[in-house]
Amino acid sequence: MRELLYLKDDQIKDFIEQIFYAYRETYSDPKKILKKYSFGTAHHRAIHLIERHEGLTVSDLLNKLKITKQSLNRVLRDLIKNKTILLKRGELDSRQRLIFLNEKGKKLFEEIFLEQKKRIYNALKNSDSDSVIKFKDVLKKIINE
Amino acid sequence: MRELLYLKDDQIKDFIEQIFYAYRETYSDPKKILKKYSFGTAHHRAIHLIERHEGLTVSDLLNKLKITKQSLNRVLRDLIKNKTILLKRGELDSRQRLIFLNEKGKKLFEEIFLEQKKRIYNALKNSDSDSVIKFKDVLKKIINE
DNA sequence: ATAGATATGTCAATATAACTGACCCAAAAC
DNA sequence: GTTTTGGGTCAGTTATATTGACATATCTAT
Repeated sequence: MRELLYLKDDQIKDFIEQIFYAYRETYSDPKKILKKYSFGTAHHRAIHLIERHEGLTVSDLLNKLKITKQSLNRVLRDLIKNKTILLKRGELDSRQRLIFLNEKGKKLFEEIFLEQKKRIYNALKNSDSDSVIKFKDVLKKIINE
Repeated sequence: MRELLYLKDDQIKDFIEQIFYAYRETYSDPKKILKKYSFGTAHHRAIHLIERHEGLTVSDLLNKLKITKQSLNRVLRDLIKNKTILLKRGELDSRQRLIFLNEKGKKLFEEIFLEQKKRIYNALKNSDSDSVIKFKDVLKKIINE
């Protein structure tokens, strides 16, 4: 089988390097804002996922973050203390805790997102829609969605 | 100005989420191998960048990693002790230390890369070359290259 | 020659975010 | 009624980063 150019090792190595930069930069942008609230990137990731999946359970969040529940618990405690999120008992299964942003949390998310958005927005607005679709497509394949 | 569909906030939020997953998964894959050598992801990132940019200086590496020199120094000390890398004095500027992988380091890199490669390779082989080009293109714009 | 800037290295203390392992309770499932 | 599941917590540790203060050697420019 012929090796295709875009499957060459050097290309793959470049992607590995660039995925690191993309992640780091994307999550670095809002760090100043987070610091105002004494939060870090761990809190940010949780807030982002809660906003995207309102009402998810603790174990849903654990599965997305892939950290231990002890680690997550520290983060959730901070967010609850700060009144950024609230937990509701599950109605069908009352062992579950469904996680929501409250008003303060929604505002915080917006503040963070406004800052973080810029980088992605600028990248996308300088790309055509086909590029964006294909970017998403490859990204999904990398994370096996 | 009309908002384009692919510039909608929800799309951008999805990308922010997926960039996190892509980075995490890509750098999780070789953790077992790293552990055999008592290395972590910090060492991995350094090794990767050194392989991609053989002979780069300490300050080049600092600029790519964007960590403090104290943090990098711990990592480089470990790698030197393990005989994974070696430093050569710069010929033009002897203050500089040019960083190279030695034979052991090259083997270690290959072992790590073989594991890490799979995820990207599988994603790319299931994409056409145009998608890969466009993926790279958007990625570059995100990191402002 | 010498003063200042640059590249690198290091000590010490601290912060952040993760980990392992051992338990606990309440509610659901069997 | 026993077992499993979802969630919470205590305690200790590890990995990786930070800030701040200095030290040394070398280069650059006057």
